[in-house]
Amino acid sequence: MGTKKKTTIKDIANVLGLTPSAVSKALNNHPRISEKTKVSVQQVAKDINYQPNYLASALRRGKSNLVGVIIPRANSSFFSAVLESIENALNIEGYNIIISQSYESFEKECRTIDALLFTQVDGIIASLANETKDFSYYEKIKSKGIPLVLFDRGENDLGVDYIGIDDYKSSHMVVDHLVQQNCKRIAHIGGFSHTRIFKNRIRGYRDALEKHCLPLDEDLIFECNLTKKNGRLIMEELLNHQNRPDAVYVAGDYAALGALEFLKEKNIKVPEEIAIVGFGNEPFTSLVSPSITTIEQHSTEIGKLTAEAFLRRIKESDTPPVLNKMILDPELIIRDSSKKKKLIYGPFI
Amino acid sequence: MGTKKKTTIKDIANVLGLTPSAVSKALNNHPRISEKTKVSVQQVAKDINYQPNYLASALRRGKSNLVGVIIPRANSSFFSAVLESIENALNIEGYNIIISQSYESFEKECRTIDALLFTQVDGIIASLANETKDFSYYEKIKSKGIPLVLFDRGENDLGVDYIGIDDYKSSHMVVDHLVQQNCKRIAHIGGFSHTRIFKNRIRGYRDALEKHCLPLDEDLIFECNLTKKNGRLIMEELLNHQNRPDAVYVAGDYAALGALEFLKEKNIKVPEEIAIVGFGNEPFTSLVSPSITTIEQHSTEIGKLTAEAFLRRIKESDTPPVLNKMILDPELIIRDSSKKKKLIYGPFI
DNA sequence: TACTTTTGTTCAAACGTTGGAACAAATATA
DNA sequence: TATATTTGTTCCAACGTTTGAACAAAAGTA
Repeated sequence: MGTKKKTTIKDIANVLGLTPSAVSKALNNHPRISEKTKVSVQQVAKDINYQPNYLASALRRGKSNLVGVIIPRANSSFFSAVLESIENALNIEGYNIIISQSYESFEKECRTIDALLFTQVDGIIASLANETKDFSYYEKIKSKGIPLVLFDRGENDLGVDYIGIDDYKSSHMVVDHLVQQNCKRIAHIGGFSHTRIFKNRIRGYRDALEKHCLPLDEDLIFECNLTKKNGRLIMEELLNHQNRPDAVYVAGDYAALGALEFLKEKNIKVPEEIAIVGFGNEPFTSLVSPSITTIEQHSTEIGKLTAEAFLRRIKESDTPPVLNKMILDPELIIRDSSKKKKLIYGPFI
Repeated sequence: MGTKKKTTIKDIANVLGLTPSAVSKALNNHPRISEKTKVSVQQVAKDINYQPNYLASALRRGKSNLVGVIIPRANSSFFSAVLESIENALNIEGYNIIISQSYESFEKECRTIDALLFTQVDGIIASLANETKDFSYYEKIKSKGIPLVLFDRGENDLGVDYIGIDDYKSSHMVVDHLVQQNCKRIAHIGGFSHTRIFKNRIRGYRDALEKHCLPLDEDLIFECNLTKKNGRLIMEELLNHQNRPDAVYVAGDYAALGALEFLKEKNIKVPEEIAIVGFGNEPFTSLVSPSITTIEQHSTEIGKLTAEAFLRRIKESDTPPVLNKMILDPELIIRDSSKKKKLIYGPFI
């Protein structure tokens, strides 16, 4: 095999007849080291292909420059975009990120947190799994004094920084839009109300209906995991309802897709008979026909703000605990699945 | 802030009146330590909430138990599935993975490799960015004696373990199928032939045409990045051809989608006038209408085999260099976009 | 009883880097 | 010239864990 023995700071020191600590200081740009030695140390470092041993340095300074990021799944345009954005921002500051997926499982999330703590990450950025109701593992992070920032799937009680969109407002935007399209009976397929974001979406939906003086029919509200299959099944149930809705606001794009698919199979016209609105602006929403009206969550912005909040926590380490809660405005992207009032010569979308 | 001072092996030692080394040995199940002390050490460790310092242990044993995984993007069903599978297999063996995305950029890939080496990973698993033609960074990994395993996007010349599907055979399967559907003029929208996998797909396509005694028209072969946009543009070009194809084999699902979209806009019937076959079995291929015939790449299996190959490398560290090249059989998933011979009472797909 | 073997533990050095204290040399100030 | 300050470096201990060698005590063998 190749050259296995690693070059260390000592090797550089030997070449130049210096001590390791002088070399270390030169590399770290210590003010007391002369420009001359700094330059020569740099040169020798390059020559002998020196690679600093991060483990040793991390151990010594008690800082790993590693940040753990826990997301439900990378295979989601929202999370992967947030991830990219976080990564960009943190790399600039010299942090590397360890991405872990919880796959929406509470148990995997706990194991992941343990693994990250074990790896001595300097902090954790997370978006909770749907299953998670017990936050003791997150308390564990907090109790270690490690910065913790949540995005999208957050939890108020934890008392940590949070960046997300205004879910309550999203629901208002959706309902406002549907009402404008003359919908009178709007159903809601939501996520489980034990999670903050879905609770807010449901609350927004209820309040918006009330705002428009529409009757609130509890039979038209569902809570589920928001998978495609959930969407299909609940849509079927809705069709069997003695008094069918004329619009369905689905709190997730995959479930919206399932609902749409079922309607197509049953030859029910969308949006003429039933309008559909999703949530998340997954790429496929613009691809299927009819294209799905949905909510854009500003993933890149969320990622950027999350990284910034995190960096602030790292730097100001022990300032008085003022929480950063940032709530972005959502954006409604209107597509064919909800456009009852069609333009005769509309633009091609 | 919470309890900041970390508990160490020393704290356990103090409680029990032992030395740190005895505690370390007890925790690592050293044969010379008595069962009694092992038990009591475990107990105290739990009581005072001891968390081993991975940095210190990694530094000492010269092994980080961290594996870097480089993929073009996590936001792809194929890569995210491979990732999940790799993660599962490696976690069992006590390895944690650091996921990094190259975003198909050569430059980002290089920076990522540096970051991973800096983080002292025990090995690297990668799938090359499309842009990558220069492998010196990968040679760098090899020269450090760190195990390197490639999957899907590999490169023969590097001389490392590789796991992927048989791209050459895939093309044969696609062409065989299209010929069976009575297609006579089959175009190919491929990836850049400087990457091994796309070169093989193109070669397979050529050979398969020859096998079926179909004329090979160089005007019907394209190389591109396989984005959705590429698919649209090339489809447009194909339509303007004096002698239109009656089928297009696209080496990526996104490009296939773009092509399909363009055909729909132009009111060209798929598959009746032009059949389409994609590659990769991305979820949307079954969602759009018509659903897209495509190639399934067995992502979970690839991930599993990749992890296994990696573990073998780690364990047998310096055995004679016998390469593990594993080529899986692809699977053709036939959907509506290529089914010219429709069944009258076919199953609903 | 004397000697070997086994068992359970301690000792000490190491992994590579860092940073404060110490120190000598060079330079500045009186 | 004597003293204070600055500059550039070395010294040394530390970060927390691991591991081979050393060692004493207990157990086994003659």
